[in-house]
Amino acid sequence: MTTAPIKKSERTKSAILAAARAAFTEKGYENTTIRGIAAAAEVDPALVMRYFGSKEQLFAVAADFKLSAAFPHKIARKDLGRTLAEIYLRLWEGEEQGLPLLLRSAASSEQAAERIREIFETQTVPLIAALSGEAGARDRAALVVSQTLGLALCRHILKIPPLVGMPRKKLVEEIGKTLQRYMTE
Amino acid sequence: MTTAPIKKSERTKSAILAAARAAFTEKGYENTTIRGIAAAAEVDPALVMRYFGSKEQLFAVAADFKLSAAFPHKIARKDLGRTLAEIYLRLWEGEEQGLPLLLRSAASSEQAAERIREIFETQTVPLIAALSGEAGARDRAALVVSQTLGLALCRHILKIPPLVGMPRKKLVEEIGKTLQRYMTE
DNA sequence: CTTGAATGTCAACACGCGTTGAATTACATG
DNA sequence: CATGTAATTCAACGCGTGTTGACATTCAAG
Repeated sequence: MTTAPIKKSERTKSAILAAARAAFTEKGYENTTIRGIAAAAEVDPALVMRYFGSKEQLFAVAADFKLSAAFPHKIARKDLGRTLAEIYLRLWEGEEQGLPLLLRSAASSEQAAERIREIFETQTVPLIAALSGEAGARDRAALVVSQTLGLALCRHILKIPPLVGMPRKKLVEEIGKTLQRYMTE
Repeated sequence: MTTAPIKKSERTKSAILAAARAAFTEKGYENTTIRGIAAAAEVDPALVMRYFGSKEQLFAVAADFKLSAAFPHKIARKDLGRTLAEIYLRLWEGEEQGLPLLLRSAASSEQAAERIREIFETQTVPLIAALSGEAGARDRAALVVSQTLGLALCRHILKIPPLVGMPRKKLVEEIGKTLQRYMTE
């Protein structure tokens, strides 16, 4: 091949990574096995080790993502809550986002919990500060995530029926009002 | 002994159960081992099996508890949110409650998730219905748990700093307002 | 003292895990 | 074709797990 120096190894490497993300997302850190990932990627388990070093390192790579890209930098102040709720809900419906992965693993892996804390400090707090002002941004951000993560937990992990079935419009409205108050009052 | 037919076995059995609850609460279902529980109870692992059958059954017993006892049956309508928030926060600070145990394990054990759903249907929904009326109680209850479990998750499992340090008074106020709206508007 | 049930211990099993290093195949280049 | 390197597989190790059944201890009752 003359044009593209796309190494074969990179393709299988990312196949492994994709399988790993899917497995971590579905089953959490503890219940996910290297052997299972390898099988899903149609590859030998040893290859996973060769490319990623260890299960921990593989998880670190799988959990390394940015989410701030999805958020606009400016939102009309009165629409803050609604808009944020809407964007956040969409974040959970896409296939390739890492947030579900982290939440699934957070209870069984201190590594995952630490990563969530890191994302909170480096991405969530600055976002809230930019949107609603520096004053008390850290506390506001914390309240915001307590509601947003709680919703994700109940809807996607615990699968509490009314939340699973609740139309997005109603969720945006109810959760949006809460976020609006946490951010602006 | 003439008076008390308190079998010795019952005492060790409940020692095992106590050790199991502590372990499940701290480390979640997957990361808890029968051997670890046995060591903490100063007992042979085989004895745990003899008394509880299997790890799954032991977990089922450990997770079998009622929480509605902590809630009063009548609360002035305007104080609903505040009062509920206050009681709920206290629920998480006591030593022997089972809620933290369930939340820790919910992400890695479908059994735990199912138990939470069951508690939601049999205890939370009726409670909300009794406090704030039958109309839409199930949806209201779902929104309430999305905030309360979210707070517990962020504060006690993820340990997001501002929430860990936030004084109870402020938490009661902020979360209380949210619960009030979910229950009455 | 003897019996027999209740209570607890021991050693081992089969299994699945993460991980490793040697062996093997695929493949571009001379 | 020959050769060397990249890509991948194979077979196995050591470990910790849940679980089991045979064995030992305790102890109240005849």
